[in-house]
Amino acid sequence: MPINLKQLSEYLGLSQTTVSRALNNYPEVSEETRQRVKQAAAAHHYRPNARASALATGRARAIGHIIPVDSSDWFNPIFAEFIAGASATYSRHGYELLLRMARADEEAATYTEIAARKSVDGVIVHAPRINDPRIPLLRQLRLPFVIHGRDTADQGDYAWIDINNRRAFFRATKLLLDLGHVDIALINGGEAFTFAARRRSGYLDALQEAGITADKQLMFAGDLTEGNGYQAATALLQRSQRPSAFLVSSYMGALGVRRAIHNAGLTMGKDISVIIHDDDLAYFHNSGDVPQFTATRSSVKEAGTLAAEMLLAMIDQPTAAVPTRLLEANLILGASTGPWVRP
Amino acid sequence: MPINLKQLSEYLGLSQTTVSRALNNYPEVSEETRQRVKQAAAAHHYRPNARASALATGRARAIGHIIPVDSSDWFNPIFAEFIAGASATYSRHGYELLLRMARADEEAATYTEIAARKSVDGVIVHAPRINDPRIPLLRQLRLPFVIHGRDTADQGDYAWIDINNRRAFFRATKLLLDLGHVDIALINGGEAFTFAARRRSGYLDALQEAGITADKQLMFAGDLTEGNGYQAATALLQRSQRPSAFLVSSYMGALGVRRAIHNAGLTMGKDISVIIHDDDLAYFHNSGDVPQFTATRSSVKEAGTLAAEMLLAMIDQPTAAVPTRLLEANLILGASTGPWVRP
DNA sequence: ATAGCCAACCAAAGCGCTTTTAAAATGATG
DNA sequence: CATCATTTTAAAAGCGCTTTGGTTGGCTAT
Repeated sequence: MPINLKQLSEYLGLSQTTVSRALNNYPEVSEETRQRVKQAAAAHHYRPNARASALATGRARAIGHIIPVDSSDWFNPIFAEFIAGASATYSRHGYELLLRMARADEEAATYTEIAARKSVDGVIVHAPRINDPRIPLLRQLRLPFVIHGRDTADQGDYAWIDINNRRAFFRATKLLLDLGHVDIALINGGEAFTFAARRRSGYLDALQEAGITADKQLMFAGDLTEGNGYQAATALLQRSQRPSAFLVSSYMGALGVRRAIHNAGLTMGKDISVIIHDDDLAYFHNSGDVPQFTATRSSVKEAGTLAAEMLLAMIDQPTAAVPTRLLEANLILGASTGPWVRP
Repeated sequence: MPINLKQLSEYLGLSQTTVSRALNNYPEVSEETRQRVKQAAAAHHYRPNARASALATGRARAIGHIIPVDSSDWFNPIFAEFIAGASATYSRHGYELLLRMARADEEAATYTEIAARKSVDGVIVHAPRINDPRIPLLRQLRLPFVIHGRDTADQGDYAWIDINNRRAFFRATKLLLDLGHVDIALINGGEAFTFAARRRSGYLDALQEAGITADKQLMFAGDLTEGNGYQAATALLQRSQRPSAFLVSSYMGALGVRRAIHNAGLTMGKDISVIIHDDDLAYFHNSGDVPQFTATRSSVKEAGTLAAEMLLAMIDQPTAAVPTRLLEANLILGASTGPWVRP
């Protein structure tokens, strides 16, 4: 059933060269022949063997996504959505997506291996950490890459796409301050991750600007699960001077915070205000006429699409300047915020 | 930096044949030579070019996962977790994982293409639907496959791994009946999917066995988002004869149900009982000393691991009987169930 | 009429491996 | 010491494609 180039060219009475060139739109083939070849190829469902053409061209036509497995517990849905965006772009350009999960201690070996085996033409780096060792490694391997997020340390030029986490959380904090809140808690992701570090910095800047001294006790950093959100919020709500507002770094974590608020006999949006960061994951659906949560929102799927496009462009034009892209998050007003009320 | 077989063999003063055989553990190489070769290969970070060896052997050493994109809205986290399990198995066996998202109308073309391009040695079929057309297609393409789930229609022999959805929901329903509940609602996934059809059938069987006539009004089927769970439960709780128990097909959906119960001023586990199906997704964490939800639990990650192992075995021994695997779900008692109480 | 040119095509090399086939070196046997 | 079996190494073919470097024949220009 599957037919190869040789058979196709014999069937057409042409050389493999001509058939290959006709299919790849090279100019030195007459239009008439090209049509004849393309029709025959379609009729016989001919598809060039991906391995053979990769070997011949030296291009794998594949992009690698190496998912750090340590963090994937709570990161998985975000990776999935990001990849959903990227995947469509790859298909459109005839690229494949190679997925691999790796623990932190396997990471270097994994990147080295896929580079040496020439399995991919480039990679997307997920969940960057502060002073991320993957950046120098990938440079050394000469493997084009785009980082989803940024390093905070100065590692020179590299391609990245990120949302303006600092600004988003600055604005969110400011909104809460404007509503009269003073004791604002931050339920953040693990601060080894750059996105979390940036969010905290936005939060701190807004507090400082308002002349408020940040209270370490009001800041939680860790995996953003429902359970962690619940526990962190429960503990905070039991304090003598409980916070009147929560800034939560993820929808999942916020569901736990919401549970804690209910359990404490309080009403979200009235007694306690909550702002979340919303990655716009389709299955979380923080939407409706009035969204459940006030949120800084930015589509991670769209980020995936853009990252893929950036990387493919880099592969096509290796000499061009490395692209970077900063996406602003929208601040969406929902039902979970309201003015400060005396406890 | 990257070195190839030819260079390595020249460096060692051996032929490419001998080096290749030494590395691939063929017997016709002296142990001494093999050690020398392996050390040199390690020292020079030699890795065989994946494309070249794939071309030479005719085996891609890659497995395809084609994710149906229509359902991925709420399915994504489950896919991600399943793949996390499968991925580790692939790495261990030196296989790659090729990921692709495809709409239903692109599905056939996608499978046909990756088969024709010889990009993969086999595929995992996700989210089977009733009378799934992918089964005959993959047979025709002679592409080994394992289905995560089963078709309900009789399509002859094929490899699958599934949890016993019928039994799980039969037992869950029976538990609620034993607790005195009669009006039991079912918040299910889209019933074009076989897992949902099987769960309903378990639910119906248990009701019938108890001599209870099922009420269509008490059954919801659709995407299992938090929002849908909330809406379905809210509507059901407003009925004159409201259900006293909910059977919910996913953790996400159950979070919405829980919200509806709270909003109605009721207490979950006291006024209303809830049993969920829990795919044991790490970031959902329905755990603790007493889990929040009573649940039928089965790890989807483990299913991914097993599915991958089954598929690799099929590829290694194409003549062996097609493997199937039925996993039983545990019924875990949590805090969300209690005896029926007069409303 | 002949040189020169161009459009259209083709043969063959090469990508980096694996594997078949063959040859050389070694050892055992009578 | 010749003979044969066995171990070790090598040459070369081939996987299916792309691409280099021609070749051909028809056409224009001199």
